Order: sequence, then C-alpha cells, then structure tokens
Amino acid sequence: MSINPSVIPNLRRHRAVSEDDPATDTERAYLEVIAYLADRNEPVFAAQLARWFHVRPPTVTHMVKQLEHKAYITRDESHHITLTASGQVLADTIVRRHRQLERFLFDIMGVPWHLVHQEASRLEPALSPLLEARILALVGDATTCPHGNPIPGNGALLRGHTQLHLAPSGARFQITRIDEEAGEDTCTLQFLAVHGLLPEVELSVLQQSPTFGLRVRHGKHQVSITPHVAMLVWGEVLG
Amino acid sequence: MSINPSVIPNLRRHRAVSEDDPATDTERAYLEVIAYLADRNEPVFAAQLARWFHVRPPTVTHMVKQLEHKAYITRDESHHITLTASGQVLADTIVRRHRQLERFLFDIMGVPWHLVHQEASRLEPALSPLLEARILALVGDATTCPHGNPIPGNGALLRGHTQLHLAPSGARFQITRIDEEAGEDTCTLQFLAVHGLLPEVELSVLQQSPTFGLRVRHGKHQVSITPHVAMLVWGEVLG
DNA sequence: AAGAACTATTAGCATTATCTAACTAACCAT
DNA sequence: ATGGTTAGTTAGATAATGCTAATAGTTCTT
Repeated sequence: MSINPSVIPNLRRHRAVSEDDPATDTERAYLEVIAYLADRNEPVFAAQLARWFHVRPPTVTHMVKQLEHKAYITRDESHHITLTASGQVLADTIVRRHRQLERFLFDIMGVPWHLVHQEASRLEPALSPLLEARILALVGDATTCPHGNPIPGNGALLRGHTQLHLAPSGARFQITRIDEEAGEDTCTLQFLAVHGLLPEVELSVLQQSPTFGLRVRHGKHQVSITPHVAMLVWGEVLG
Repeated sequence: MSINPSVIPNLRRHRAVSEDDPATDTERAYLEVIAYLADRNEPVFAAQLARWFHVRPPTVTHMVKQLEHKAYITRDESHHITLTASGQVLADTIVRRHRQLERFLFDIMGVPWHLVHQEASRLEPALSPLLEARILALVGDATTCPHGNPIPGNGALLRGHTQLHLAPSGARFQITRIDEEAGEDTCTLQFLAVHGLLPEVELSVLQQSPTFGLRVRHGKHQVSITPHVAMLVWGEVLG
C-alpha cells in the first residue's frame, strides 16, 4: 500500500511502477529546449542539449532514451531528434507557461529584461494550474514573451526567419525576436539591451564578415556584433 | 575537473564532496517545519515530521540524521529535536521567505486565503534572491502572513499563546493566528474562512468539551468546531 | 592516409530522497 | 503480566539525475 502522492506537493514523490506517468521536471526542461531547437528548422541532436544544459554527453544519452521510451520523441538513423505528436503538445504547454511567465515577470514583477528567461526557467516547474491561471489573468492576452517569441495558442505567428549573421552587407534588417538560447547567457542579453538591439528595432547592416562579425547602424548608433551573438538575433531583411 | 554548478540554475546540481554545503530543498522544508513545531513550546520529535510530510518513519530518521550531521539540529536522550543557532538562522530566513511569499500571493496575485500556504510551499524553493527582492518591494513592510503568523525580522511578535481548544467555556477569545499546520489541510482552512474564523476576530466560547469539541458564537453566527481544528486556532483569552 | 574534432554510446558509480520489512524500546491498559 | 499503541532504528531496495572512463563511428583537414 503506497501513500497518495497528491498530498505531498512540496516533497519529492516516490513513484509506483505502473502509475500514470507524468514527465519529470528535467524531462520537461529537455522537451522545452528540443522545441526551441526544432523551431530553427535544423536537425536537433544530443550534443546541442549537452551544451545548452551544461551537462556531459552520457547524461543526455540517458535522458534522450527516457524521452524516447516515454514516446515524447523519436530518433532517426543519424540520431536526430524529432518531437512526436504528444511530445509537441507537452512542449507547447511548457513553452506557453514559460513565455507567459516571462511576460508576468517583466511586466508585473519588474524583473530586468536580461534576467527574465533565467527566472522563468527556475519558476516554471513550480507553477500550479491555479497560479498559472492567476498569471494569465494579470498578463491578459499578450502574444509574445519580452524577447519577441510567440506565446503558443495566443494566435501570434513566429516572426523572423533570418538570423542577423546571414543578412547581407548593406541590407536593412528588422529584429523580431531574440533566440531563447540567448536567455541562457545574461551577458549577451545585457549587451543587446544596452545597445538597443530589441524586437521591432530596424538596423542597417554596414559590414558583414562570417569570421569577424558584423557592424550595424541603429539610428545614429553603431555597434559591432560577433557572429555568435548575431546568430541569436532573428528578423527579416527588408525589401 | 567539475563544471561550475552556478551556470545550471534549472537542472539538479552534482555536488562535489567537500564543497561548500548548502541545505537541499528537502532539508530546508524540514527545518521550516521544525521551526513551526518549535514555536509551540513543546518537544519536537520525528513522528510529527512524518505526519506533517506524509512520509514513513525511516525517511524521517534519515533526514534527521542528515540535519544533525550538518549541525542544523541536535537531539537529546529522548530523541527530541532542537534547532542549533545556525539551524535557527536558516529556518528564520526560510520562514521569512515563505510568509512574505504568502503575503504576495494573497495581496497581489489574488490566490484564495486557504490555498496560499500550499502555493507558497511549492514556490519557495524556486525563489531567487532577485525575485525575493521584487516580492519584498511589492508587499512592503507587511508584518504577518495572511494567517496572522509574524514575518521574522519585521518587528512583529508572535501574538496568541493559547489554542482555542484550551479556552474555558464562557470566555471571550480573540483569534490572532492560524497554525501553519492548518495550511497543509485546505479543507480546514476553507471551513475557518467560510465561518469567518480569521485573525483579529473575537468569539464567545459557548461550550467546551475535550472530546466533542466546542461551540462558539461570532456575532450572531454560531459554529461547532472539532478539537482537532480548535487546536490550530491560536489567540488570547480576553479579560 | 593519418590524425583531429565531433558525436554518441556503454558500463559503472554517487547522491538524494523515498520506500518496505523487520526489529527494539517505551508506555499504557486491562 | 500480557498485549496494544507509539516512537524510533537498521538494512536493503529503488528511481532520478548526474558523473568519469573507455570506446567507436563520422567527418573534416592536412
């Protein structure tokens, strides 16, 4: 006879063998990041997850096996990862919670722009449905997170299909969103914020070099950007 | 060479052997509850923790050993638990965070009174110092949680040294606070809320029986209260 | 062709927090 | 005195998440 886990919200639960099998917090974190990577329309593979989470490759092998076993993902011959239908559904709800939480932290709690992602990652697993509803009531019908990424289910489309490091010299470029990966690196976000490189801003690309980065003009302000950072800035090359 | 754990805020950390040794979330939860129980000025023992957390006795034995090993508590000949100086300091900061968070959830987020404790327990371990500061900025200098328990360090004293089940028949009784233990049982809190048995309210004790409970009058409202529930209501017998 | 770099896996171990089973020790009541 | 309840322990198992060490396959470069 096992105790009822629903009455132990604040302590780690002991899981019976063939109970209903919700994703663990870590599994959820992996699904979330897999969804972020998949949005780039490039193959998702394990080493990217190891870099994102700062864990060693065997850890990812193990987690990926678990996710595969629980049928949240599939893998092809070259080990690339794809979300299954159920994985996509779960990932969407997690991404939705995360971005709504970011909105809340930024708009209502006054958390600085470059720290919002980090704080949301910390808090997301601890949100109850009740609190999620309260947050929703306070942020209303926001369609994007503070970095410009759409909140799934609120009708906004993913805007911005070109990374800044691919914009040609001389082009006009409008920033639409900052890649979630940047959220893991508050220095990069702070750099973008202090130079005003935020969603909706329009730039002129002055020079573009794949190895040395690029130089952009934003109003009367000129900024040098490394390719690494430019890759995280998504937007559209204007007509 | 181990990786820097500070860059993994959202995943469980691998701990090196003789690193600086912060309390785990579970250890913190135990310290918090030990502080609550100690505030009753009765001996604190392991079985109470097992009941509070809905875990089995060996689990508590294990955790208590850990807390003792980390010098947060000591135990006497009859196994009673006492917080050490460092344990008390840590417990106070945890209780402070918890009660401030309850204030925030109630005042700003609009979480119902009877669910505030539960939600705060869920969220407390996930609070960063930054968010704690933002919450503090929003709730200001509140001195008690929504159940009337003082927020340590804000100057309020623990008011209410008698439990309602010890008030004599015929006495006037002013409620000052609801025991934290009630927070674990939302039904009890809801019962208290719907009958208006909240901090600052004055009652007349009509009948008092140690086995069958008591009957109180609150304005023109009469309520029957079981001894179990009455034990959780603290206050003062007036004049 | 050789080596470097990157990707992924297997095997085995550590930590935390839970459990069950089996036991002891104290106290309380008939 | 014998038995029931309560408190606490030890021993051993399990699940989740991480690690290191060793191995192997690709691919890119010289």
